Amino acid sequence: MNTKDVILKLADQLILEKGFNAFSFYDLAETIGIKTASIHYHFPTKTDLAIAVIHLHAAGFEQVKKQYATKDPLAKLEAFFNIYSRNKAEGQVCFVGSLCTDLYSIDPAIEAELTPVVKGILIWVTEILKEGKRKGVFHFSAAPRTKALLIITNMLGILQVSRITGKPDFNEVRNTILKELKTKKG
Amino acid sequence: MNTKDVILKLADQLILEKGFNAFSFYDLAETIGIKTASIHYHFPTKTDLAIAVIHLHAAGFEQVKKQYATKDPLAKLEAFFNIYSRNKAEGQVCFVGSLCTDLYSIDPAIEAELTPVVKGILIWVTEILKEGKRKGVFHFSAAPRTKALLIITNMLGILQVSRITGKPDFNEVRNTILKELKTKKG
DNA sequence: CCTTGCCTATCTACTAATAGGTAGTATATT
DNA sequence: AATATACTACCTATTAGTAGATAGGCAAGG
Repeated sequence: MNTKDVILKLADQLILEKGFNAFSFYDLAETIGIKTASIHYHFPTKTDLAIAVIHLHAAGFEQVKKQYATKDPLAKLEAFFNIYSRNKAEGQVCFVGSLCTDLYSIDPAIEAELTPVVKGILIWVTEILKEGKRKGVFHFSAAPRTKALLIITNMLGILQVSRITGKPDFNEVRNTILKELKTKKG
Repeated sequence: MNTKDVILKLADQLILEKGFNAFSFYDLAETIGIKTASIHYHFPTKTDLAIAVIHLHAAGFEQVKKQYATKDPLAKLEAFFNIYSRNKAEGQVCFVGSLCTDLYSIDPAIEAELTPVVKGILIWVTEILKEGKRKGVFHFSAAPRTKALLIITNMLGILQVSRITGKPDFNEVRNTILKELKTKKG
């Protein structure tokens, strides 16, 4: 892995663990064992670094989306949840939650990059739910887009809240969402 | 309102708007029209300020809890939601979401104060749901504590996500949660 | 095959601004 | 007089970012 990717991976980790405003180029440089000027060579500004991290996540979601495109809706939704489970295992929140809480304190250029990614995730989950309902494997009464918002905010929120209440709550929430979706109601 | 309360209110506002790591004593001082040293007089450290903000919210929840103690469960839950609606109106996220995303970058003393407050909110919502179910006004199949986690993470999460997707999504989520709770299922 | 020159990546050294925090002093209230 | 509140003046560390030097790799031209 080249230095640029090492910087990117570490920046991502720090954004999800501590938040965008809680780490500096010096933190990155010290951990990697290079100088801050070298980071500026790869990412001229901290904004550039944040945008690269967003693109990294966008690509990650895109890859899972493609990889599961022909699978059944349940497998798709589980693949979606697995992204969050991986974050939980590392003590991280999700990049959407981390950046949205800091949104009004960061460069608008970051928001401009984040917006289409968040909307894309919402569309993806909405489509999974629609497909699941059509095929009779998911049952819910709300509008698919609203149900997607409910599920996404559950995952985003529990990553944060379970830092306080404990990791088992993350799994409890994940399992309950799936159970309720699969349960046929009157 | 005395200076201490002015500082506290502004610090609260900035934590919910920009995040704990995104404002300085200088920002507070400049806005209020005093010197940073004066803030240090009232709140020796930034940690003290954060803890005071947490206590402010704890007192707020406590007050609503008492005020609605004898009301019906639906009124209680609506009062709970109104706290988040007020934040949304100001473009703010909730203090739990804001501080949890920054949790691993801040003084552990802040976490120590935050933990019982978050657990208290969870217990409160759990009790509202239990009472609602017992009285036949709420219908849900999950364990009450889990359902409380789902609802809390919905509110916390949508405050953040709707910064990107738009304010109407906040209301849509709020209304949908209530509608689903009130709907009798097979 | 070797030298010239470009490209990439890193370094040293620096800057101006901002961070949180302290010591000691002045002023206003009670 | 005592107390609460705010001030001036300062400190040390850190912040993001820049300028310019250096070193190695690699390709073209003589």
